[in-house]
Amino acid sequence: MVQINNVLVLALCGAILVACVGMLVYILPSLCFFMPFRWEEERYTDGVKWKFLEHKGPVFAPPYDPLPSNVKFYYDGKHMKLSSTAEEVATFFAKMLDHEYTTKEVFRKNFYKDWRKEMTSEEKSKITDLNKCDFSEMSEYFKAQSEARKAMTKEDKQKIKEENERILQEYGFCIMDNHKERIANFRIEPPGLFRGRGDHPKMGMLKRRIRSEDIIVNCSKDSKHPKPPPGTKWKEVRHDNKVTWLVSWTENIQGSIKYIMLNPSSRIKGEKDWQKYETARRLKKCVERIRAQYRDDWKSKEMRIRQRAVALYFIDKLALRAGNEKEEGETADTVGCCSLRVEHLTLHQEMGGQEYVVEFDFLGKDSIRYYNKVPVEKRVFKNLQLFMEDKEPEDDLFDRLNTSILNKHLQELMDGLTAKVFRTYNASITLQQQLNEITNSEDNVPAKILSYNRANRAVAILCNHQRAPPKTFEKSMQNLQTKIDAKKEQLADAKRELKMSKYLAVESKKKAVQRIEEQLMKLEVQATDREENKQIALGTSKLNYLDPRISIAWCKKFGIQIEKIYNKTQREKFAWAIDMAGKDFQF
DNA sequence: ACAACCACTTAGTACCGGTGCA
DNA sequence: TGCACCGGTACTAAGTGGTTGT
Repeated sequence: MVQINNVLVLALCGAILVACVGMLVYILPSLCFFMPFRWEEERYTDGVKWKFLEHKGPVFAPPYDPLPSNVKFYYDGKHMKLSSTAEEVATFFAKMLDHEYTTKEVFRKNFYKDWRKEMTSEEKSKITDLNKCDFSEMSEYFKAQSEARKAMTKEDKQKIKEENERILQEYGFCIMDNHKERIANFRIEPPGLFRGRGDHPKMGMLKRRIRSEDIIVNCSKDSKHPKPPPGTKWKEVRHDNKVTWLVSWTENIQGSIKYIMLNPSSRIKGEKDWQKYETARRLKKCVERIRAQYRDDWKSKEMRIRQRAVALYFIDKLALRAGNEKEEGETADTVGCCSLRVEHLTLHQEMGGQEYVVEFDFLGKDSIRYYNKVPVEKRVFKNLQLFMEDKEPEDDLFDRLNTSILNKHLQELMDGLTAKVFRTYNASITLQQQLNEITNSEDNVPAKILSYNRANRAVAILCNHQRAPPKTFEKSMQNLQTKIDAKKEQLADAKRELKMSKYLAVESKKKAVQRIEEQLMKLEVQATDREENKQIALGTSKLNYLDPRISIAWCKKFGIQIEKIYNKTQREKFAWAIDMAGKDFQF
């Protein structure tokens, strides 16, 4: 692929017109004949996303491969041959046997119920108790299979790799408006047992196999339409250029729609990403006005206005998510700002020498716990007392508010403003401020990168991006410490030698000491970084919340290679920004 | 007004394969 | 040469927010 730098004039959809910008663009030589420059293409209005779209359709999950006859299932201690359909579902369970959740009541109940639906009537009458089912031979068989896969010869592994590459080349790309673009997820999700996050009421349910007849294909009329597998038909072929997806189907657990879409490196995703940060930068210009407004609204005589103002304060100060309502019993019980309940807050008139402290404790997205003690203004505190008065723990804190009301209000304050823009804005501005504050131009490269990671970490903490500490964390910390100790010893040795050699090769020994000192420093920095990162995930904020131009400008300003901050995939995703941002870019 | 639906972004985790070390 | 480790990636669930229909 050839990379070409140039100026792209983009008029963004609708009424919003954004200024001209430089943008790095990938051009496919083979397609250059038709459309030599991406930036010569017109921008679409009225929600049109493309003019031409051609692709090969999805890759289906491989069909079920029945167990060999020596791998047996036992019911109540006795061998029982299962029908192919029932056997397949049983293997899903067998593959998860080592996981804790196969012991959970809800998981077992849901699985058993759905499994029975797949049984023949004979099987249904025989199998009446999940506890009497013995999947252990199946489980052992799959473990052996995975061992065998690991032990394959280089040649066999190479063959598989080549086959995957072939599939990727055939199905992994599409043509959208004269550009070959990478598809993000061209494989249909295979059948299996649903495992939601946290305490999910539907865990263990059977996620059914997707067939051609479930698939809606979206492509342009004048494209070569993808062919369904022989003997099958698509549910529908449509030509909707107001959407970006290539393929969709309805999933059976929540009844929601799943999509095949393009990779983040694609034009369509990149432009949207850029737009998102431009909206956040527009918020920067008016955020003080909005803050003054909501502070004023804390005093409103209308309860709904006060609630709106306090919620917005939380969203702004704590980077909480909006908090849409959710259907009870359909998903795990998690909340965001607007859906907070009385039970999620504890008010402390005084705590640890601070006045008006609010203690938050709730499960947010992905059932990640949000726990925080925050001193708030007296007015906020008094309002919260008011909102909580005469309510049960399970009552909504903001009973006069929801995300729709809040977003309508925000829309009036700034064009394109919604609750999530505050998260983007606060994340990016925090990175910018932290970098400005803590980067020391005297530092060497590893120390500067430590500063960067610390700035990134401040954002991840703000956004509550947590991770389970890696299973091998303690061990890998220990290993690193061992390395550090060894390096220290080596340094001591080198210093001793330098002292001894008054005349011979002093210069080279000085250099050796210096080199070892540098290595030691690098290791120590690495240890600090890793320790501070134990329970914090940096990836999510880096990928979704931090305007990449901030990081790129920082790299340029301090002479750090961009490769140290962004890996290959990330550089592809942020190609637009890499070209756009000079060393003086400020968010 | 609000519920249902749809499209799209954001999210953590499991897994894989390359790398570097004993 | 085998193995641990780590970064990268695939996967897919879980959010947000707009639109549509009643």
